[in-house]
Amino acid sequence: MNIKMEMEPGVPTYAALRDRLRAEILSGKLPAGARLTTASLVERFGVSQMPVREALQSLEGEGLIEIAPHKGAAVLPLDVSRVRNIYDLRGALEALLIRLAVPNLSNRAMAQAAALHDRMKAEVASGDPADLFSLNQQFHQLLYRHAENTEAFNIYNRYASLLGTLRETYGFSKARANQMMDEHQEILDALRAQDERRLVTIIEHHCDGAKLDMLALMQDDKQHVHPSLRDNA
Amino acid sequence: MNIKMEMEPGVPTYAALRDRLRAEILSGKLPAGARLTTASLVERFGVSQMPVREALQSLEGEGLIEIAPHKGAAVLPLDVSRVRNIYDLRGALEALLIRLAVPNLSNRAMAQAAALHDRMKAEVASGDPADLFSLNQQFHQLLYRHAENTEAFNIYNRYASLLGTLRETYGFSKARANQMMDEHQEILDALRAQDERRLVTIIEHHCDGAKLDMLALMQDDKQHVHPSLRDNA
DNA sequence: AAGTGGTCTAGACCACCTT
DNA sequence: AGGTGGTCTAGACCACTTA
Repeated sequence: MNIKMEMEPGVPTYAALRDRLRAEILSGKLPAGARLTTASLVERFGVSQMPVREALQSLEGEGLIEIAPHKGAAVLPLDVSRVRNIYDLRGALEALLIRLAVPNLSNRAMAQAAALHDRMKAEVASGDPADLFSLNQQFHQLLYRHAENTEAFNIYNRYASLLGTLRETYGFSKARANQMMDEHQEILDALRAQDERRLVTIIEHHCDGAKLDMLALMQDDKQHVHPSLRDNA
Repeated sequence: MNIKMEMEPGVPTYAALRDRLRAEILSGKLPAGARLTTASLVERFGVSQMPVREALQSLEGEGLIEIAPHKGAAVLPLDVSRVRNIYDLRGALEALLIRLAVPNLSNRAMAQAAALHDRMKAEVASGDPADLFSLNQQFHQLLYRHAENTEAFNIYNRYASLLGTLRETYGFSKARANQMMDEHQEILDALRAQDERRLVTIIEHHCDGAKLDMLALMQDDKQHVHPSLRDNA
């Protein structure tokens, strides 16, 4: 099997490989603990060692696999304790970013945020929140971009997209979606009032809510089987 | 010139190259904006393209250079605004880590932290704080390790070591060293009392103090010349 | 001492930016 | 179209782990 048969031109082999492996990990096809040896990947995808190595290093940077020197790569578990860690990390970053953003937010940015909020409310009310996940990401990114702290913003984005993929798998609980809307409204109000202290309190509460909802969804998954592999999936 | 002539066995070429380039960037020999073309590095160090590419990617991951697709790599400025960003980021991480660490700290860990604190006080009192920088790093790492949040801890370490290198260049101001000792004492007291709220307040103040001291040292450097290149260096 | 994993070279080729 | 930068291959060699 040669991965290049199905490659669009312009996409480097290592990127195609990375995306492919990432999808397999997040879908559960490659479960936690699965070993990824260079040799097997070289054979499986019909490429040489270098692009395989680069793809693996990239996935290690994303936190999806772990490369132990002279032992090879293995898929990391995305279990409850790691998910909690990542939510805590993201929460700390969000508290910083929103605080730094306050003085930089323009009226135009505020209007855009309010517009996104309205679209989300409409979706939740309609009972079909198909884009809720994407809109929510846009909402937070829009605000945090104004913090003008590239370092923190980049790290936030890396982990937000990891958690985003989890969300796409598990979805939002109905209660959480409603609560989210209320909290977004509070965030917008506090931003207008430029009330930093309240803002940090709200954001921390917002992040904790997201964390607890996700952890509950994961715990409820009593069969300990990845959602994509369940019968009703 | 071949870098391998001066390489200890067991150290891969890309690692030697990475370390060498990092040192040149941080020492100011490669100033902000300097372009690092693969071709010139291949020629200069007598190696092939692959290790050069890996070294550059690694430095990009550390935030020292920027690789623009099809335009090549360039040294990023480590200027006042970026340093401020990184201090803010590190501060947010420290607040999180200390909060998470509180319930996990053992008596043994507390004793070790207190011992490090005593050694630092002795150094500052003696007027020759040669190891202050390293002891300070050990002090904070010891505490934050107990947060048991690998993700946050790793990112903290990455940026702490970058700022550490800056500190090695600029040193501590005398006033800052004394203030640091007082703040460490407060941290130890609050840890013993398991007073989370106070702890976060102190840590934030501690990080802000470090940031302001460093920014002042950088601003004072009126000639806008890297310290290592000054006459009196 | 195998066996596995990690890295390097040399040359070729492809993709994108600049004229 | 030319130049630069980016990537791939194939094969070789080195280093570490395991038995």
